Amino acid sequence: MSAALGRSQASSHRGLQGEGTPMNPCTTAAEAFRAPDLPLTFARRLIDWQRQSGRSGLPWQGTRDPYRVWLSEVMLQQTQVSTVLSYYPRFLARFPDVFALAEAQADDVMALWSGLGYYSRARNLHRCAQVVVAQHGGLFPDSAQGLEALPGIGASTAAAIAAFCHGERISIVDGNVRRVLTRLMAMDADLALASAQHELWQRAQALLPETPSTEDMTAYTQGLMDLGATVCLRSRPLCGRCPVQDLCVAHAQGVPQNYPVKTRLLKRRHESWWLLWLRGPATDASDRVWLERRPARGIWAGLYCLPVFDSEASLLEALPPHLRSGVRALEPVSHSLTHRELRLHPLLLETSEAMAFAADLGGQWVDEAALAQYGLPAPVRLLLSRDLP
DNA sequence: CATACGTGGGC
DNA sequence: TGCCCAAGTAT
Repeated sequence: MSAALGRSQASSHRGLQGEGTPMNPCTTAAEAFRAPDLPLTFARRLIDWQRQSGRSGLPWQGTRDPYRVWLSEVMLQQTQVSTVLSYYPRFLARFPDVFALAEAQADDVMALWSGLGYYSRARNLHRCAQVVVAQHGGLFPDSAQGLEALPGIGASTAAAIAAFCHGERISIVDGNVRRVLTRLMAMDADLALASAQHELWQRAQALLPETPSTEDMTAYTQGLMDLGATVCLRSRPLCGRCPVQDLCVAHAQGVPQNYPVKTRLLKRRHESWWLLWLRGPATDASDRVWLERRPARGIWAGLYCLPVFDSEASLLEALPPHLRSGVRALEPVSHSLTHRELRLHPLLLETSEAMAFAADLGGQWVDEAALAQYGLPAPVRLLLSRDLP
């Protein structure tokens, strides 16, 4: 940000400065936000706006039960609200409290997480529940610091739980907050840098209401996210509906979409995988499919999957020669992950022969009717349902 | 500090 | 289509 811009912004905020605090001509917009009454103004407006216009009625709102708040926060990591809506009640119905989750089988947890992505979240969730039960008597720590020591709970999730459940005076800094605050203060630092992240968090802390009640911290925290999610939109912000529009430096500059400054570029490499779909009659009326467990590390770690090969040739080599001609190629499925663009080529082999060789693949037969109880990657579940009769 | 880790949706 | 992004964390 240029000094000239900073001065012009600072002067536009004079109306919000205290009566006897003349603006230093060298004051930057960033410094203006450190003025004592600006945080007060911001917090008051945000809290009032949240109560009037923020989101309410989401399944995880209206509770201070750390278990429920924690579950929602973990599900919502890098995941949109609309996606979580169908998972959260189902998970909660199956595991209503931390004790139920701690006692669960890991495979059952994965099955309920299937399709939600970032499966290490589910493993950490399960481990975390076991730690909370074994080491904390089933009670979550009540401070952000204590929460952050648990598996799968980082700074953002810890702050959210502590603020929502206990009114701790601590700011979340997630994607919404990054967007809202970088615009509000016209921060153009590269947020990929730890130093910039740290500064953003410091400024977020400085904006917090001074001595908030738990209710105020809840509304403030929720308001920050709601503002980012419903008003301070990425590509087309609705500044006319913003409760802090007149405080926003980016709005004054005219192009709020310029923030946050994006720097990282994501490289996605293309890969083709060949999936062996072995299908045979089960003992009862339905058919069964051969699934194996994915390795503990890497993509879809710990989930069940059709056997994966890196070429058609290597897949065929795994089969007894007399069965190779029975393989039928199905329509490929494209699936993109964060760092990879996958092209999945399913090869179906339907046979009633005893397939002792399959044991060499290190998997198990699964009744097609029981697939819902297995943790499958989304495209594999899609594929299996798409091509089942 | 960089990278890996899923999936669905917006534009 | 392709790229970016979403209530991030672990390594």
